[in-house]
Amino acid sequence: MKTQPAPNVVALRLSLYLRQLEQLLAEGIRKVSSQQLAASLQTTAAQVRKDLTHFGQFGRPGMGYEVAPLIEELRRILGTDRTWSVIVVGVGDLGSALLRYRGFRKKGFEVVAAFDVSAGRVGKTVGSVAVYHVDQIPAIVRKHNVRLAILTAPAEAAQELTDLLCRAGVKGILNFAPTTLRTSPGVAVQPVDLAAQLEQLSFRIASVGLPRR
Amino acid sequence: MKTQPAPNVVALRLSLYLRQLEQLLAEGIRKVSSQQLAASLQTTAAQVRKDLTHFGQFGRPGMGYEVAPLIEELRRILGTDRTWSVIVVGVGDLGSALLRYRGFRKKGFEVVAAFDVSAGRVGKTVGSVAVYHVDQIPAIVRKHNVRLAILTAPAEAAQELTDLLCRAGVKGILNFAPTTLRTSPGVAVQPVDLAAQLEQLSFRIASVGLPRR
DNA sequence: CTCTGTGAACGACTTCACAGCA
DNA sequence: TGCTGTGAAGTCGTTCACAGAG
Repeated sequence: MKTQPAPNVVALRLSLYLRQLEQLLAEGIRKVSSQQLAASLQTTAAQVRKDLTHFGQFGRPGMGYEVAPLIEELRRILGTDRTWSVIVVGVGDLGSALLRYRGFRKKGFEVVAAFDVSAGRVGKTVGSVAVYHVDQIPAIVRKHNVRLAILTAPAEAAQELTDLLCRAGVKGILNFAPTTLRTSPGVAVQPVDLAAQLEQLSFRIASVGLPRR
Repeated sequence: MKTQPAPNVVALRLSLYLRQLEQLLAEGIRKVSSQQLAASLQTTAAQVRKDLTHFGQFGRPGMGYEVAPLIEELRRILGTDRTWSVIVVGVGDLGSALLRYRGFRKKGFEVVAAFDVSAGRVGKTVGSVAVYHVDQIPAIVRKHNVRLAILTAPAEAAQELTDLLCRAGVKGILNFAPTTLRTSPGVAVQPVDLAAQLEQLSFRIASVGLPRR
């Protein structure tokens, strides 16, 4: 068996598979075929099998996949078989909401601190997370061994904060600021532009005929 | 000139081009080459040109593209040359944050109403938007001719609310609930799974060596 | 018989490279 | 010369179809 490097899009689908498997487990379902998994996620059985075999052989011919072990494997592959410390940079409306959001912890992410520049926010606690001045980023990143940051600052401040985060040793940035960030080599950026997501819907509706996918 | 149907991914990049062009315009820059645009967005000049020519010929050889007219064209293509009425369904932490978020209006989306089932939330006003009971969705969708909904309800309630939205005549759903939605034909779903986005970062960092893209 | 794992065929998207206009 | 628009070539990802395990 030759494990070829997986295409970039595969990781995204692994997250979907994992989510669906967790739901199946909660329903008490113990085995699942690629066909069943594909049906509930609007993809194909071949796609599911090919995606999974990029990382190993997890199924049994004639049997399908066992849910619980496959969940373990996917978590290991995605790196969420342990807890990651995360910081939130920018405690505006969106940042505050994410500090209260419980979905991250369920997936193995723990927000350990938040940062802002506004005197009105520094020193407060939002959703049981303390808000520090951004000056404290290097110290706290080191102390908690933080590798991931969620950036919810205004676009104007985003690049400067990114530089600071890179220097502090952060390895991944979830970027909600509507701007493209330059990072040091080895630092990954995952952009999330909420307005652009609505634009995509607008496009698919406006150009009727093909609301593909 | 034969306008071939554009690949699916192109629309996503159009949003990026538009965002960058708006920034250039704000800086007073009037003309831009595919090369310049590509450089600031980490893509290639050929990609930019190919993407744009799927929708028309907007540039002048030897000259490049004029920023302002190209912005107009992109807005027209994306359908954001007019204002869309949007509703928010689910006024938890995330929903509340989005009701206060100003980025949508800048892009031509106006949140006209919000909905929840909790007696503690119905009747309140969040970020100058009134919160109604979900029973009121059909009436208000009709009244404001709403085509887009932002779904920020818990996963358990998401499918039921989706059915309601489809019956009410909504044509696009921005789905923050961590579940796959079934919709009526002609209704588009754009999923946004925030925990999955963090998972992607985790994956790219954990599997060192290739933090591609 | 059922269902996985997998090379081979197919199709979609990207990059190349150049003709032609400014 | 500089730069766009575009067929052709190349690359990457998906789907097919089947051998073989259970």
